[in-house]
Amino acid sequence: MKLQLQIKMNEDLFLRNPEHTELGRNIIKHSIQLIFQNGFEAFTFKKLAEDIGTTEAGIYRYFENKHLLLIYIIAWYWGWLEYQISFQTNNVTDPVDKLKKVIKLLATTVEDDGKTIYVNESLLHQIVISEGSKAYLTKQVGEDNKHQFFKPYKDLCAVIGDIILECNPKYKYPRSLATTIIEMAHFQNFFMNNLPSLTDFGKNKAESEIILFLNDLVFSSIKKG
Amino acid sequence: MKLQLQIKMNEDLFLRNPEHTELGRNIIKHSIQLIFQNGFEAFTFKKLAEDIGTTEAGIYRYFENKHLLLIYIIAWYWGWLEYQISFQTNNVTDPVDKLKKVIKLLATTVEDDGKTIYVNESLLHQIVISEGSKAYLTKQVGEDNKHQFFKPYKDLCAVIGDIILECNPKYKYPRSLATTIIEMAHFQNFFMNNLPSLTDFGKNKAESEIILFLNDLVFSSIKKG
DNA sequence: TTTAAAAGATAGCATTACTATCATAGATAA
DNA sequence: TTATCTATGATAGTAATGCTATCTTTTAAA
Repeated sequence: MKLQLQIKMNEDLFLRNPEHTELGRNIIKHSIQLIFQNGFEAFTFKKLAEDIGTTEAGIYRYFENKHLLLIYIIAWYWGWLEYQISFQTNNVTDPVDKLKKVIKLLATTVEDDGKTIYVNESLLHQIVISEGSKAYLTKQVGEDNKHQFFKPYKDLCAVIGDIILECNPKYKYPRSLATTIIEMAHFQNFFMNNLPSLTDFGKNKAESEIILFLNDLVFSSIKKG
Repeated sequence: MKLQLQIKMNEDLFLRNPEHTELGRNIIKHSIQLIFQNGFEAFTFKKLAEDIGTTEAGIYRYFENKHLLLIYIIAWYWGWLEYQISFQTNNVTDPVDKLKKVIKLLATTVEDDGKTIYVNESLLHQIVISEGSKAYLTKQVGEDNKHQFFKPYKDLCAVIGDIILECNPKYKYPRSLATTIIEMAHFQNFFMNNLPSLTDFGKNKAESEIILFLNDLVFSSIKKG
């Protein structure tokens, strides 16, 4: 039996549910490819339509604009990652081990596991690194937040915050440390590959070193005493 | 005698030096105001021209496009901040005190000190928080980096990294910790004000708490042993 | 006083970001 | 079976954006 993962998405993000139709799934699939290749700024619904072999108007029937489409795929990623975390930390009792696992998941390039046919998680991970913060670094962040568009990110942050508290119930900044881990897992990766002198990983360009850095940062902060 | 601060800017950033003419200084001044008000996405050279009372073509004589203008004002900020740091940590001998001063400078809303007539540092600080990472989170980051556009950020990172090494010469990740301090000083501020559940500062929304968090994070990481 | 540089005025053009309308193919329900 | 509903396709159009070009006028330096 082939398992297929379904992420429950916020209905306000789209006009028509892209998961329900062939065209919809193509929109997700090809937008991930195009944003990965050309970046979000150069990405347009016209180019996407051409890539799919449909018309611009066709895309607009699913998404109001490219910003909402970006939020959609980023939110999908956070949902997917939270699932990965709950799956991979299942049966792990030591919260320190759990947190290490989380850091590793955040900082490691994922492989496309084929469990989601129209989403390439590997490309999506790269998009989250380079374009992820553009989802909320806007003037509409307040409006978007009212629609709960960032709930998957917040949920993930809460999950990680709780693991941090399991490690040390007296630690005072579990949420902020959680966002620090998430953002730095991505920024250190971006810097390592694009502006290496901003990091200490320019020589080897190895994700494993980012993990060591984050482990050091996190566990010196939360250790009791 | 009135002191006036001059930041040496990379000549590749502009076609005509905006500091040398009235129109040029107006471009800087009004673009800071407009980007602050409406965000970088909604900012156009047309609107800027109208705001100043000149024409679109006039702006294009100074800056090739709005992305280079953004890099310009962000780079200006980093240059200005490095000056503030060297000024305010002058005569401070204890590297721990120095680093605390740096964290405070990064995380505190600056006041417009009037030393730079056409730059409002207070607005600029807000822009760096909301728009700063858009300067490098692009597909052209490699090209822009070849032009040394991010040198001011790198220099700042190196300065902070050196202070970290003064605190503990054996600490292994001075650069990455420096970028973590810089980015988190801004991201925690943005989150606190816009997506507060991502932080532990939602209740009071006080910058002082961000400083406490960063101090805790940094000094538990670099303390010897 | 001449001359060069900067700014103003205006035009134009390709692309972007949409909205609207009408036709058609396939599935579904009466 | 026929009616009808839904998704898609095809096409058009429009305002705004992101430029480039040219020509004239003002300002400032030699």
